Order: sequence, then structure tokens, then C-alpha cells
Amino acid sequence: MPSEDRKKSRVTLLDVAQRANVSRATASLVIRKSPLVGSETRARVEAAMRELGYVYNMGAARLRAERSHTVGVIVPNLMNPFFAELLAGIESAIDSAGMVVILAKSGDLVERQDMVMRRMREHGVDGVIFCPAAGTAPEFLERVDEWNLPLVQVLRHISEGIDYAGADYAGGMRQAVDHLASLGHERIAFAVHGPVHSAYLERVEGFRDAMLARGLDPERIIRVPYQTARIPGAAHLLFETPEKPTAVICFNDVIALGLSAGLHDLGLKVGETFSLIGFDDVAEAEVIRPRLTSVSTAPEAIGETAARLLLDRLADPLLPPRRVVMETRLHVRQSCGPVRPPAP
Amino acid sequence: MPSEDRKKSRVTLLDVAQRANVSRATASLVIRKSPLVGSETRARVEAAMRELGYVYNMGAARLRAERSHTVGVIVPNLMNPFFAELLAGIESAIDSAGMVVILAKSGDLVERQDMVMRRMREHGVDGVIFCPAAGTAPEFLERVDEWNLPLVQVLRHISEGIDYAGADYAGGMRQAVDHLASLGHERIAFAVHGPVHSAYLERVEGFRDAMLARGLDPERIIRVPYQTARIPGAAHLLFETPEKPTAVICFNDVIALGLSAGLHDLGLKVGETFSLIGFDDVAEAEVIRPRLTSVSTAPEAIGETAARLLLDRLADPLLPPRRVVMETRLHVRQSCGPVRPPAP
DNA sequence: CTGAAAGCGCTTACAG
DNA sequence: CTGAAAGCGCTTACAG
Repeated sequence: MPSEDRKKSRVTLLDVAQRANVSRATASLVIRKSPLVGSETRARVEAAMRELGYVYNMGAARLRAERSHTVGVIVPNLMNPFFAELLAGIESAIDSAGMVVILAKSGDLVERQDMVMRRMREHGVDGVIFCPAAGTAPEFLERVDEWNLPLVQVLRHISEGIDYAGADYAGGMRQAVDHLASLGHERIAFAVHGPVHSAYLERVEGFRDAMLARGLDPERIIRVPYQTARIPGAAHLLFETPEKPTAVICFNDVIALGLSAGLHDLGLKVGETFSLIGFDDVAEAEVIRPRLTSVSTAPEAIGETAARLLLDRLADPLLPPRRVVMETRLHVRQSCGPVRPPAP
Repeated sequence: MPSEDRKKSRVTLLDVAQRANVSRATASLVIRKSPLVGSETRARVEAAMRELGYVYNMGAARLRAERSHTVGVIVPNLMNPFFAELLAGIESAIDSAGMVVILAKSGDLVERQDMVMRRMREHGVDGVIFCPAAGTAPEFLERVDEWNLPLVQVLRHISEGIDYAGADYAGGMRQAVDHLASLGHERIAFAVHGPVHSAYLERVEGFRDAMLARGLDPERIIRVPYQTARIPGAAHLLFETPEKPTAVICFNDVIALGLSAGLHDLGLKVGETFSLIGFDDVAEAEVIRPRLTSVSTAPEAIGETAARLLLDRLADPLLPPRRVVMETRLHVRQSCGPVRPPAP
């Protein structure tokens, strides 16, 4: 009978205490590394734990102590390598703190996000790090207040009143525009896709502002498909206006990779005949030909920062809300060159 | 005082029951959707839950019921898009089952894997899906037996006695070799990297067997760096033997992407002057130029399968161990061409 | 430094 | 269909 086995195999703190000839309270102190316990006693208890194969029961501890050592992480999706790197950063930091991450994806759907958020509360997470789904209403945060659940926003934000870790998207856009302008480009397009959210807006506005600041036309914005495989086929969209661009800045590297391929298919030579800049600087940027010039947003570092923000808040819930906006840096590789006569 | 707020804000099942004028047991039944409760009563309880903002306390439930609705997932890393896709598949399936995933990475280190595994047991996961770290000793599984913890191996396996979900790597290798051979290639290299584990061995042996079956030399195996950015620079390794290969099959797409770039740097034209086949068929394969011919292993589907295996076992612990090895398919794109006179 | 007692929020038999 | 009681495995004061 497996269920019997299970029952029998559960060794509890009381078993340990008895074996070590101490009370349960003392054994509990040893586990939590309290300095109140004598080293001889401690050693005896630890030996007993080992001999019995004792496994701490976090669930039981949490019930009494109101801390689960668990943090929820909600991302829109996992397919974009960018989010995978972000997640890796979060996981590392949370793990180092001796805690564990409960992962869920929202699919960028607010209803799913609500569901997932509730599920996490049911599981008693100590806090959650989330990248708000596009369209998350600000009212969402009023509800959060009542939950008394520490939250940190990552990459995207919907409220000033809550911790946030992200990157200086607008600054990155400016660097990209400046780089292209310094190469003589004036007709610069911006390729976007996906849902609208704060990071989207900051990039678009960053692009516009940077273009305007140089007296360039900021309205050459094109929308490409969301699905990776369909992006190359959308490259022609760049050339449907009378005054064709000589360069494009991409909303992210997924688009940049796709357009780089699509431009190639159109007979253009990226970095020579046409210039292209990506955004995020994912690992693939180095491995594509021509190598992709891209604005680095260091997702792993952002993830670590977000985790740190949450950990700090758990340590001191009264901390005022913090925003950390990480610097962004243009990683120049090979996908840009000086202007040439307009494309086909 | 936030801690006071916290205390006050905790509404329990008893609060709900009182408000609805029923006993706690009854309230518990409606939560668990028992059919034993009358619909009028049920409605009253549900209304009370809504009005009070009740949140189910999974932790408390687990303590009594011995089920945490939680599954652990351990992967070597998250940076390889392949694992991200696998994870996405697992997460979806687990989520649909109303459970939640606790994520951790092992870094392919057995000590870390041990740590993480213990942490998961402490958190009382109902089971774990893991991709065994390279070097995991078979003895590992003897310990597992005592834990009475349902386990499923994914992608890699160390024991026949435990559920496993993976892909037919050897079959994939055979298809790759056959494809190249049908184009007239005879000197085919195999590019590998990373730690040795079952999936590694199956690919290498699959390659060897397929080559041998055709009377071709199976020993042209080269090791490239593990770090993505350094792979292109290793392409020259292909040509250091006297009899230079005319094609290469890659252990995974990360290598294929890197070598595709490196070959290009060497002045070769992939798909014409030199042929190349990847393994895994990640999204980038479609977006690279030339498009990458790759053996599709459908990581997302494998992830879902692994989750299903675990769910089935939770439902029926007495099930005999199962192995599901998913078919693999060569996705022909543009990176292979007929043999040509040997490379430089 | 150690022990006995109460309690965290549920579920589980067991009666009614 | 509903209620009263016990208990899951810990931690937390509170005495000693």
C-alpha cells in the first residue's frame, strides 16, 4: 500500500527530537540555526536528522510562521529568449536567498494574469515579481493593496506606487538613432509588433523624441507580425512609402533577426545597402551574419535587480517604492553602415 | 502596523462559514466542489467567499491532505531556447491541471541538483519533472525510492525504472545522415559540445550507427565551445583533418547557428559549398539565412508529455514505469546541397 | 539552554 | 446534507 508507505516514511521533527533526546522546540531551533542552542546539542540533533533522513516540512512551518519562502514570477511568455534570460536572473537571485520560484505565464492576457495571481496567493507566496500583461488596468493595483502582497513590476510598469525594475528604453532608442544619424541616415523606420504596454510606449516615444530632436521625420513606424517565422516576409513593408527609409530600428531582437533575414531575401545587404539595429542584444545577435548591432538591455541583470527589490521589501515592508531603471548600451557590431542611395 | 493589517486581513474558512451560516466542514466541501452540498447552500457559501474576499490557503490544506498541487521542475539551464520551450510545454500542462510549477535550474551540476531536489521536497512538491544533470549517478535513484516522490525524467534518462519523456535522437541522426548521403556526401562531420549524458550518447551513437550503416567513416567528431558566442570561431576545427568533410551535422541548433556563421566567415556558402544540419529545430532556424535544415524534436510537446506522465502517475501511483520517445522529423530547409569539390 | 502548551487554517472521519 | 472534534507538522511565547 503506497499510501501507508508514505505515512510511515514521514519523519517529523518530533522523531528527530526524541532520537536526540531533546524537546521538539529545541530541535526546531537547531533547524532554524538559532544561536541559542549549545553546540553539543546541535550536533546531536543534526546527527539525528541525518540518520532519520529528516526533511523539513516547509508547508507546516509556513502555516505557523506566515512565510512560505516562495516567490511568484509571472511573465507573458517563455518563447522569447529575452524572457528566458530575465527568468534566469530572477531564479538565481531568489535561489541564493534560499527561496524558491513559482512560475507562471500570463500570455499577456489580463484574465489569465488574474487567475495566476490568485493561484499564487492561494499558495501563499511571500511576494510576486511580474511583468504586467498588456492592458492591465491601474485599478488592478487598488485590489493589490488589499491583498497585502509585496509586488514588483519588471520590464513594464503600471504604477509609480510599486517597485519597478526595468531598462532605460528611451535612452536606448536615443543611442540607436544617434548612431544611425552619425552615419548619415535621415529616413529611419521603426519596426514594432506585439501588444501595447509601458515598455512599448517608452520605446516608441523614445524613438520619436530622438528623431524629432534631430529634425527627422518620426512617423515611419511599421507593424510586423508577432509570429517569429512570419517576420522575414514582412520586410517589404519597409518600402511601401514613397520616401523609402535607409535604415530601421527594431522594437526587439526577434524582429531584428527576422527583418535581417527578410532584407537579405529582398536582395539588400544589411550593414551596407541597408542598416538595421536591434533591441535587447540577445545571444543570437553575435551569431547572426552580419552580426547584429543591438541595444543591450541585459535582461538577466534586470531579473536579478527585480529579485533584489523584492527581497529588500520582504526584509522591510515599510520601504518606500523604488524604481530602478538600468542603463542601456548600444552594442555596435556589423549591421549598420553609412547611408547609400535609397533602396530598390 | 502592516503586520496587524496582515493578520486582520486573513479571512479564513471559518469566517466564511459563519457568514454563510454553515459549519466549517460544509464550507470546506463547497470549496472542493463536493456534490454533497445543496445548491442553495453552495450559493450562500460562495457569496460569502466573494464578499469576504476569501483566498484558499493551499498551505493549510496541504498539511492535512498531503497534496500540495505543486510540481517541481529542474532544468540544466534556461539560456538555451530549447529548454525555454520545454519549460513552456510543462508549464502549460501543469497549469491546466490546476497545479503550479516550482522552477529551479541545476546548472548541470549534481551537487546543485541534490540541493534543489531537497528544497523541493521541503516544499512538499507532489512530484518532480527533471532533466538529470550530466553525471547523475544511478545510485541517485535508490535514494529516490525511499523518498516516495514521483519523478519523471525528461530529455535525458538515467534509469529504466522511472518515467521518461524524450525524443528519438538516434532516429533523428539517421534521418540527417540519410539526407546528406542522398545528396552525395560521404565525409560528414559531427559537431558536439557540452557535458555527456544519455541524450548526448544517443545522438553520438545514432550518428555513428547511421554512418556505419552506409559504410562511411563515423569518427569525424569535433568538439566546439559551449559558449554560444565562441562557436563561430571554432568552425575551422572542421578542416583540420587531412580529408576534409563536405558537411556537418550539429548536436543542437545553438551549434548549428554558430557554425553557420563561422562557415560564412570562412568564405564558404552554407547550402552550396558546404552543407549543415541542425538539431532541435528552434524558432531561429526559420529566420537564419540560409534557412537551417534541422531535426525537429518539438521540445514543447516533450514538455507536455512529461507533465502528462507525471499527472498520470499522481492519479495512479501503481502505474508501471513508462517511456515515451517522441518521433523526430527532419525539417528540410536550405542549408544542404549536393556535394561539391572539397572545401578550402 | 529546554519543555509543555497552544495554535496556524485546513480536511477527515464519524455522528447525526 | 451538517456539526463537533481531532490532527497534519511545525513555531511561538512563556515558564523554568
